[in-house]
Amino acid sequence: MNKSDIKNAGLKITLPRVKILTKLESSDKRHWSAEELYQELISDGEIISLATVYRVLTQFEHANIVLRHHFDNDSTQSVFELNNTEHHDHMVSIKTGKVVEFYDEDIEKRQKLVAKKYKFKIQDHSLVLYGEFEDE
Amino acid sequence: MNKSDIKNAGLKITLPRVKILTKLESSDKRHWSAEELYQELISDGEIISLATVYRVLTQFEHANIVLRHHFDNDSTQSVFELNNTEHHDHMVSIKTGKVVEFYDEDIEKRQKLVAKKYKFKIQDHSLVLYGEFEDE
DNA sequence: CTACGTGCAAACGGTTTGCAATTCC
DNA sequence: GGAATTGCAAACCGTTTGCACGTAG
Repeated sequence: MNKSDIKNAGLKITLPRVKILTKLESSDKRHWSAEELYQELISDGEIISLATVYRVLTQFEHANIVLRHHFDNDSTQSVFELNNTEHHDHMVSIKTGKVVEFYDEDIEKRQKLVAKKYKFKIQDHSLVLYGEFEDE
Repeated sequence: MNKSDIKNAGLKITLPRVKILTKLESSDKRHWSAEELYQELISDGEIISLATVYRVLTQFEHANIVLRHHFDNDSTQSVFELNNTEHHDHMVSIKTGKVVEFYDEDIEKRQKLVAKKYKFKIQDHSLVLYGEFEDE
């Protein structure tokens, strides 16, 4: 529920923050670069600066409201997604940039096993498959 | 064997290229940023420019002599590794930056299964575990 | 000899930041 | 009113590039 997330993060409820969070929550698109989000808001007629989009997304990241990914495939941009679903990994089309989320219990389990074997405490992980979908 | 790799890539055998490849082949360290490699060569007394290190590493990447990774954890730098071993994934310490390679047959298999399920043709994948080793 | 490679310094692109003006509570 | 936030433009940092000079074959 929108505004309380912002407040819970210890942040003031400002127009830019509400606009960004609302856009993330209301859009079908789940994966955004800062630039894309900025452009979308601008074309919605909102008045906001790219610097603020970056600042807010970084704050949201620290508050665990969004996740930041690096699909370093085509570009070096960060990609942000609302952190409102179960953990998942990603398949990224190198052709169209399309992103699909997936989850595989076995992969998760095996990762934990590997970590154990190496006496490694996993704090996070990133798994991205790059390729193409048959229908594109 | 060193020089023929360079030649096979359609590249002239120049001093900078030989120095870089030799360093990669002779060092225990397997994962290098361009800057680290540059500094190491400089402190070896070599004369080379950072731009050349970048150019050569990019050429080597295209020739499949090295692999480029993005352990986007601590920084946004590319990390390069000599492509002279079997495929593997990485565990990266968020504390020390230490990188350990691992391979898990099951994870590879499950990735292929997931891809099949989504009618996705995997061309590449990146799996990185971030955390800490017990002994650091 | 000449095509290819290099060093330098300047440009690049995504992101961050200092500062003065504005907004939230 | 005062602390937090914003917009702007400039800085930043890793990487790339144009160009004049150097070097491999």
